[in-house]
Amino acid sequence: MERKYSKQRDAILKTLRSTHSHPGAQWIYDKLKPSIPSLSLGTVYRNINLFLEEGSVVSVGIVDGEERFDSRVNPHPHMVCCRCGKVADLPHQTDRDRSCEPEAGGLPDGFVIDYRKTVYYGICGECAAVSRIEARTPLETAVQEPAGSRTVL
Amino acid sequence: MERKYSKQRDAILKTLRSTHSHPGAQWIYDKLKPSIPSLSLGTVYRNINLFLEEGSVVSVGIVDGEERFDSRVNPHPHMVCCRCGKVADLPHQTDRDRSCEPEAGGLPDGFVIDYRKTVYYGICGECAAVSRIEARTPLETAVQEPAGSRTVL
DNA sequence: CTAAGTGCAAATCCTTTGCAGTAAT
DNA sequence: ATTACTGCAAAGGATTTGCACTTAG
Repeated sequence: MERKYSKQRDAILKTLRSTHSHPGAQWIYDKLKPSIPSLSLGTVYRNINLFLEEGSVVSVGIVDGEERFDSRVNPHPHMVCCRCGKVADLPHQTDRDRSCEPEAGGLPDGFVIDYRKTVYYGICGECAAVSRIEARTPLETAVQEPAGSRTVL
Repeated sequence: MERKYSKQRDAILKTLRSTHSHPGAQWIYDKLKPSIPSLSLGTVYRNINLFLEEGSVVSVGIVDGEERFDSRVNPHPHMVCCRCGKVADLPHQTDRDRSCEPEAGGLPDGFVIDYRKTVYYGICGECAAVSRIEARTPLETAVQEPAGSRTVL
């Protein structure tokens, strides 16, 4: 099944590559609908699935019931804000991170691993700020904890 | 809202704790339906959500569109077979794995991390065996690669 | 011309929810 | 008696799919 050019597919991939928001299908659709009024959501889904198959896009996972995608396909972890659903890239894994591989002896039976997905969950800066305002304790919370101080798993 | 006893909830949690299969709601429902014929799927979903809130169960993630759960709530990575959807526990993370934490400097803005989820994707032993049979190249593939030899990410 | 791609709407599938009845405290 | 919990069925929301039409090659 040879591939033919389509302006929709082209636009969808460009949209994916133009953002760091790790969008879902609906977001892409909303973004493109004004410039391609005939576009349908089904077409967005169909083309994303093509991209996934050919590896030009990867799935970050499902956030609030919606699958989110990333056109940066080199393996790297993501962070998800549990409050607003924002997804952010984490700096690509360093060599230190290889120690995160499962210990060979611990692998069940003949399981062969293809790839790993790591996602960190927490609260993003903006949502944390909102929490502080809503809590109406500006003076106490104004003192920022040093970055990473709670980065304990 | 104080909690009342219910035999359904009790049975659902026991079922979750009695298996290593990381089941989804439907699996639990099917397992319990014979002994509790009145059970409804909605009740399974409602109670799982209670368990998630109180932390007596965690979500492993979504496999083939279905959310899968684990009653072993200490943080540990999982493996998912992309072929059959089987989910397995990995030995709990060792101290070496702390290096998997994102580097503090790399965290975007004021993001605060609560927890991490790591999932390894691959092919389980049984599915690999099936592939070998279907490929009808038993002699060549009978020579097993040493465990972990393909554990490269 | 012919095979791939699209738009649309219907269909799926998992999950949630409203409501009336049931059971625990 | 009060309030939580259940069963049922309907509703929801994301994703897929069948089909007739359009478009690239």
